[in-house]
Amino acid sequence: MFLEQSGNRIGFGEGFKSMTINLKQLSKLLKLSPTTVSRALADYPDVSAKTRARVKQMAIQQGYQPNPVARRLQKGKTETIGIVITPEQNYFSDTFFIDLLSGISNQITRAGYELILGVASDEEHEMQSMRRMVEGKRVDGMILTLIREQDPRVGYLLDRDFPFVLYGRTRETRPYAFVDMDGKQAFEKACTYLAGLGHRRIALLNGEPGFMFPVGCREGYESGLFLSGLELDPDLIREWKHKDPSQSSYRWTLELFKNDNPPTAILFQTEAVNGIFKGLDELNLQPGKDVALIGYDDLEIARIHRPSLSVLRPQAREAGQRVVNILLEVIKGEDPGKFQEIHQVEMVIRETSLPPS
Amino acid sequence: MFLEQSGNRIGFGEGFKSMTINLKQLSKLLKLSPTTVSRALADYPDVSAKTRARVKQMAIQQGYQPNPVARRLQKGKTETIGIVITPEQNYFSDTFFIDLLSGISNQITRAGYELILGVASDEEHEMQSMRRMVEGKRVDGMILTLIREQDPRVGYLLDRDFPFVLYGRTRETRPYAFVDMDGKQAFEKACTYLAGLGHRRIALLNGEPGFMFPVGCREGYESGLFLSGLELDPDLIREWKHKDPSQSSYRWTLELFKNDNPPTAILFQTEAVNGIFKGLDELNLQPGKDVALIGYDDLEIARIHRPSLSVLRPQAREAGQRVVNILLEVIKGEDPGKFQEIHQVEMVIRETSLPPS
DNA sequence: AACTTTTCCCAAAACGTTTTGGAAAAAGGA
DNA sequence: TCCTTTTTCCAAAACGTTTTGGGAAAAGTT
Repeated sequence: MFLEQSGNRIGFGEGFKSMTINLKQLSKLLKLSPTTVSRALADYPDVSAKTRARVKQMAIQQGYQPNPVARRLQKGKTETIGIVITPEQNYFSDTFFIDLLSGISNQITRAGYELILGVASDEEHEMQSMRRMVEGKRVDGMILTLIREQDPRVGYLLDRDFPFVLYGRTRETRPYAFVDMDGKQAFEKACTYLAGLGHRRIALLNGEPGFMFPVGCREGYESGLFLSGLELDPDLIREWKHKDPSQSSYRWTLELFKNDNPPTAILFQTEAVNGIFKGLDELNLQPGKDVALIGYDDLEIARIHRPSLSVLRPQAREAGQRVVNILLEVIKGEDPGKFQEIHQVEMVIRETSLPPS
Repeated sequence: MFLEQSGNRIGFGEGFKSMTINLKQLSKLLKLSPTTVSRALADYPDVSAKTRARVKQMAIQQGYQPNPVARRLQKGKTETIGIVITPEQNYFSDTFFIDLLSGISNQITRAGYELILGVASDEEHEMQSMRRMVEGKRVDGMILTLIREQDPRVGYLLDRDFPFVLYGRTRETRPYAFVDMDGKQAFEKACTYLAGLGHRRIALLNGEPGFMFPVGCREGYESGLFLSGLELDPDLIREWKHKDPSQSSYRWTLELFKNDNPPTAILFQTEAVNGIFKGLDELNLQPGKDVALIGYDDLEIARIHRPSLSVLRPQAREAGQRVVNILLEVIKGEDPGKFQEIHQVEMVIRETSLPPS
């Protein structure tokens, strides 16, 4: 019923017929023990250079690849890391998230690891999906994105000492690893730039509270105003809703210009740009000409639009790579507190950041 | 050095301290053999109802979950399916792809499987990422999206009898499983609808050749014209580029209206909508008023825009679920040729599909 | 009472690796 | 030559499950 070499059941069972070779089979071919073959491939010093070369050559010739499942069982590691994304918080709006994911995937593959993906429809399922990965021993570490100010995921993972890295930050006193963009510095830079052009009424159309990223944006905005000697006017600050960026930003844009002393410039997250354009259009204001605009995130629309949109551009791909490299260190046992990175954000001046008319 | 129950090395090693219980430990607690516990949990009939209940209760109480890696090794299945996405072909433009992914992830989790994700920057890396999954025995099946007319991935997988399901179709004579949207029927419906409103010059701004989905769109368009007794005018057909949907559709929009006898309506994929709006704006044509528009895919912009865009709406989430269910059947050994589904696409009439003025 | 069937349980093997703890062979030192 | 060290290899155990192939006890049959 079975062939002699039981790992190779050709023509047996349905579906995929595995043509791949075993460690045992390979070792038989080489007239060596599986031990030696395994150690030769892993570059252990206790196998002679000659046999090591012979083993490696044969391994390549036979297309041998160690079965990852077996190695994981033996090593007690899944060699897998997990991420959960949520569509509701329109994260996939454009290139930004896929760039981040691309950097993540890249480094994970390079390390021989796997990336498993959960898609959750809301906060509750997000947590549930993560717990399944963690408690089901399906991953060695987690990557968290779209962090909230109070984020239960972080507490959960800290409580059980499970390796994780945040893309972003949260309010948590215990040390944890994160990679974040310097939203504060970015908005400060944009704000002082606009002030330097002569703008005196600079509005902020920020993300809604609850998430962490608008906090830095706001800080940078306030700091930028201060550095430029401008007063903070609460009437010039509005917050759009994550569930509906375009509609809410559209309404707040109209609102901003009901002001007796309306803004001549707006800072915002590029996600909200459609609503802003729509609002300005309705008010017969030309973007860039009547109102200066600088968005955070270099989405396609920013490059495409005429006039093209000046933006703050986070390097998502690089950040994703760092997140993975750090996570691998944390999994190895390094102290997470050592890894707290804040990445600079560059400003790309295009056509919507002119002096006030 | 080791505690008696070697699976539980509390306080040993760095990083995550596993608090979870073993099958062996659980069986010891129950004073049963691991065999019986395993079979009780799997509802084998040869364990008495009483002990089965006892086992299950204890398992819940102790939070026992079988180690997935160990079970995979024993079962000879990875319980994992793979997907590779490519950012270059701006797939993540909006809710569509995340909806598909959401449906996929949902069903995969329900089946107790895992979804592993590859992100590839181009066709070559796409193939490489897939080969790593397949030849590295990391998955039991593959899901393919964004299918090309000639798609080497399909031949590759067919050649080695590896289970897979396409979201989309390709030119291949051997039988394979797929779930596709009925783009032909959709565009036919939209085209006859517009013709029924009195439009006589209906343009098609289609995706570029190479990919499979524009083929159906074109067929439906031609069929719709024919059914409405309209002539096909090659001057009214243009193709935008995947690398740059907005720019290319912008240029082709301008081009279309250089015609002596310009169109009064345009059919297109919603991905290209920004370029079309831009072009119409530049020509001082109002979308919906001067030119009727129907897009394929219900992206956020379609709902947000004023006037809101009439669209053809594929049910991505449902399709994703079907893809997974089919793939699980194929993995079980079912004949892939049995699973060839074409899903209807509904038309959502909003504000841009009025009669010609 | 003796035999057969059914019920309920389990020891051992297997999945494919890596690691442990030697052991034989070769080389070096006295 | 004998002892020690180094080099090179390997048998066996281990990782945590599920499956195989019984076997003992209980229940049913004659």
